[in-house]
Amino acid sequence: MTKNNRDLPGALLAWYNRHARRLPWRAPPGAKPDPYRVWLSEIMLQQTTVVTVGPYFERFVARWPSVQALAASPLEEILTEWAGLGYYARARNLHRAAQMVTDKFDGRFPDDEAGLKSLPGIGDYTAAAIAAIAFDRPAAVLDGNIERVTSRLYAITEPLPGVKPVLRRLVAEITPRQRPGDFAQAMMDLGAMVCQPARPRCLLCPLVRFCEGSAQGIAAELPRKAAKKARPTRHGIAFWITDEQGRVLLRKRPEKGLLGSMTEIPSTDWREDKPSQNAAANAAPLALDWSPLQGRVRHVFTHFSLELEIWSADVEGSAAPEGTFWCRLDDLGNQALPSLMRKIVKHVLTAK
DNA sequence: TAACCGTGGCA
DNA sequence: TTGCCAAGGTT
Repeated sequence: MTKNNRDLPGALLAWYNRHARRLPWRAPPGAKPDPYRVWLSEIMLQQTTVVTVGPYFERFVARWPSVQALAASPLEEILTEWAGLGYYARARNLHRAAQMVTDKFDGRFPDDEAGLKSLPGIGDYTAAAIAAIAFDRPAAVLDGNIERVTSRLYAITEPLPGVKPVLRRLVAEITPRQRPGDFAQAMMDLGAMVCQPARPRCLLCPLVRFCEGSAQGIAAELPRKAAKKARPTRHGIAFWITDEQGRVLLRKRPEKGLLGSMTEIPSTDWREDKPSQNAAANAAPLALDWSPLQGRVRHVFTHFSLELEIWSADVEGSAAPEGTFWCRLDDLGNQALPSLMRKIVKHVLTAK
């Protein structure tokens, strides 16, 4: 490191003035950010790429332009609009938080980290990010990008997540009083475009003269992370049941847990052991004459992989059993169907 | 603390 | 094909 880190924020902000990404949720330079849009984008961006979030963000702000509008919406409509984005607790918490802001905070978002963290779905990172970006507070923002940038800047070789408090302290030291929101976004843009995970482009980096990791030639190896657990495979059988009107039988999942509150194609439990034919027949919502379809539907969740076999059957004049409902095929787009379920629909409709 | 919680793109 | 990773939070 050839320069005192006192010069680091200025060097980064000068780079950001030229290279900032233009993103739908960013206010134009000089304009005041809308806390609602900042909050909504930060929730969507949790563990989710900028490219994926873009269209979802646009649809949400078009349909719900304010936190009050979102609070007044039925949760089901929010889940339907969120379908495909993943981590569905975010959508449930989004709705609850909107109602808290509307009812308890007089329609205004809290403007400091502690207040923001009292809202469901907002943790350390998101509270700091909103405080800095929307309210110009010099909060220490630490996301995956900034963990990587900072661990390289200071050549931190201890593994994540244990070393996180150290990184947060270092970020707090270099966060400026002026333009803290731009500083945080600049660090994230730098991590996304220059200080990339496998291939840091140190030749292009505005901070290379401050970077101990680059000086030591170990930047690409940082940050170190604890080993990850193996991902088991679970198995199940899903039931594609259609009636004489061409409708399909659906079911709402339990409120919490995996794919909580979303709509599903009925199925057996998903376990590491494949269900027996008998157990599957007993788990089906109706007792029918089943035809197993060709092939399997595979899907990968965070902590397990899933392989589903599909059993198909037709039924005439049957009332939907408790907890299930009929849905016309052309209405499937209006259901809160997560990606796995859309994958099943596609598999069935192309196999038949 | 560590397990749980989605999805899609890319090397 | 497999593992890694992305503007993490909750319990």
